[in-house]
Amino acid sequence: MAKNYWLMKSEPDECSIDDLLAAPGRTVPWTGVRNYQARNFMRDLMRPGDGVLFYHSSCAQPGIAGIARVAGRAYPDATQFDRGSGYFDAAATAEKPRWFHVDVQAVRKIELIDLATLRARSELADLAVLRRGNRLSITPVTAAQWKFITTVLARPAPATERRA
DNA sequence: GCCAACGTTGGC
DNA sequence: GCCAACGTTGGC
Repeated sequence: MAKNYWLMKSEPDECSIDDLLAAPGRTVPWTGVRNYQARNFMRDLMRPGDGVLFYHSSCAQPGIAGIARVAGRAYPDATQFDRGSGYFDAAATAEKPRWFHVDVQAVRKIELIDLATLRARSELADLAVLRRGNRLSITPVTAAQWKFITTVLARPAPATERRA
């Protein structure tokens, strides 16, 4: 089966590309998704090795901050069973879990590709994350969009991080 | 803080 | 099953 490509939003306050790179195995479980469309992408369509554009959202500098990959098939999200968690879901049971997620592994950090840069390229006119009012935290990326972003726009991140 | 978009909820 | 109200997202 051909590889699929995705854009996954993360708030850098929660998990930035630096956090992902620093995580054990450069991998984090993508817990806490509580949107059916995003869940279905992870549960039904994501395969190990799928490409991920790691996007920083709800922050001073939104944009694509790194390249990652899907590390494995989806499995039930443990936070749905945890009464102490903000992601607890009383309707979910171990027999019938409602929420699933994959693990995401960092590949490399890149120089931030900001929204103005993305919007300026006609090749990305249909990129889902650029659509007005887009709120979906996981969106599909076409092979052509992936190739353009990773080979034309992506630049290696500077070795040292400048603090704003 | 504003506001557009849109998913979810709940009364009927 | 309709649909208005509400809540959340997220760029600006």
